Amino acid sequence: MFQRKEPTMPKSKYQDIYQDLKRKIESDEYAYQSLLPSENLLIQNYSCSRNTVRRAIGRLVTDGYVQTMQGKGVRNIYRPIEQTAFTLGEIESFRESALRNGQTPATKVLLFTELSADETLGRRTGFAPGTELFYLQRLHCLDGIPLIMNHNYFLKESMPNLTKEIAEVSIYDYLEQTLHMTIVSSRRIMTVEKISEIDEKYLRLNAEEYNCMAVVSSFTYNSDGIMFEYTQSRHRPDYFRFQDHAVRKPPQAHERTANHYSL
Amino acid sequence: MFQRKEPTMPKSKYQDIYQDLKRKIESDEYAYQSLLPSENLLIQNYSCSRNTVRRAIGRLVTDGYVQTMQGKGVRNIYRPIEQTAFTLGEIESFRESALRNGQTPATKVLLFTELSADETLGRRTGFAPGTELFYLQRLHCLDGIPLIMNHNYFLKESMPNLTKEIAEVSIYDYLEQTLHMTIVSSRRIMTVEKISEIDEKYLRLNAEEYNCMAVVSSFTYNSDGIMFEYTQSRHRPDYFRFQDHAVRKPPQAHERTANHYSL
DNA sequence: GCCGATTTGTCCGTATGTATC
DNA sequence: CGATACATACGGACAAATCGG
Repeated sequence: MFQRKEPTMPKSKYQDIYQDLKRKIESDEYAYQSLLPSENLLIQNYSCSRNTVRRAIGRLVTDGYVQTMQGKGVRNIYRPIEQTAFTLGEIESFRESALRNGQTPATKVLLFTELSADETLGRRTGFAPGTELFYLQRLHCLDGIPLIMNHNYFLKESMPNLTKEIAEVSIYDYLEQTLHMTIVSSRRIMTVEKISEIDEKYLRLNAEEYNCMAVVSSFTYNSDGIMFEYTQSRHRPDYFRFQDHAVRKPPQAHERTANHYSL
Repeated sequence: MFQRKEPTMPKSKYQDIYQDLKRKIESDEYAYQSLLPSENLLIQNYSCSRNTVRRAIGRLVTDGYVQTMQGKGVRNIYRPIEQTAFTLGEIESFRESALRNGQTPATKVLLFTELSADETLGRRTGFAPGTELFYLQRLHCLDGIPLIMNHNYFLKESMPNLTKEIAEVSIYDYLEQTLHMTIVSSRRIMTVEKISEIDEKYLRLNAEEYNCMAVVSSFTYNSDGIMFEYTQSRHRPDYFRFQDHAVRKPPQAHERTANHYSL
């Protein structure tokens, strides 16, 4: 029924278990609101230690797939993602998520240039003034519809040989597979802003219908702890959709999970 | 230096360590981009097992406070939350987060009524048609400025004696402290939608300036796995701000953390 | 209400692998 | 190469919550 050593093995046992349980939840093998097998049963099924199944379950919890109840069990609370054309996951690139959803991504590079950060850009992006950067404007389309207007600022030092051709396909593929960079962590801030003339032109927006849009600003770090990218993604408001999952922390000590919103 | 058994003790050792490390990071005791003490040192400092410090560090990772690097150490990548008046954390209620930021929250109940879910409401909210609900319209203000227009649907069965008076203060306080309900998990979807006349009126918006707004729809579950609340929060666009943190998962197997956005 | 079985939560110790320096 | 650091995995022990008899 279940075994490791598959063609694409995620390397670790608990990740295998996590993937397997996730698949079973997504495919309704465990019904919504039902309890998963107890830890003891899972230990037997997967021939592993308690620690290992608990790590897998822990990830399912933070992913919002299940909820654990001391003394009772682990309940499946997964609800499939609604309607919506495609889901842009995590630090996934636009191309990755589009392909994953069986859609046709297209990226048009409107501008490919170099610049060095000045005072104002530095305040906004976090790059020290004087830092050498690539500045790109890219339009992302899905099945022919222009959806996202991206303004990318990449640290030149981390990718001196970046070209327009690479930018037209996938910069992340290039960074990971050619430069062997490891992308680790990203901080994102979402706001609503007024549309600009550029947005109006390229996203074919009508200011009378929508005069503002969703803006996601992201700061992305690699495994050396260097912030190598600042990107502002300006989304068509009528197609924008962001989903997350939150867990209420201990009793009165209000901490947080991975995000919070503010105003 | 560090000890447990404080007045408000979070009950468990790894949470203490998590709190302590978080505090030290936030207070700049560990400099930005510097390495935290190694696991071995932390084991000595906190007199605990390796497992325990690793659990604490694991939470700091998913919270976006640190980044671990095999063979090197644990790097502080925490950046304080930007400007912005106040931060609405997680499943925190409006009142909780406002007080935490030293601001004056006010909630005006515009409508307090009961209804039973019909077909269309059921599709939107997930409540089965026929379910008895409280429907509230509430306006949340901060320091006198109306910021959020809330449409709450609460499961009547879970809180039969809810009153308008309770809704004016804090429903969450009532649920947790009086009814001893445990709020556990919440799924949220963010979109951008056009403003309605109600929004325009109560949030004092001018459609010529902003004709759309940020909308957060949330589905909240208690510890029995029952979805007891569906809420649509309509935010003033010029004050809305949402921050999150994402971690890139294993090499090619693109999974996710706790959220993804889509369009 | 009590008791025992089950189930999850916390904590400890140890061993081994892998990456960095 | 060895020393250091994090990653994975196993084992056991006890606490706390739930449920059924």
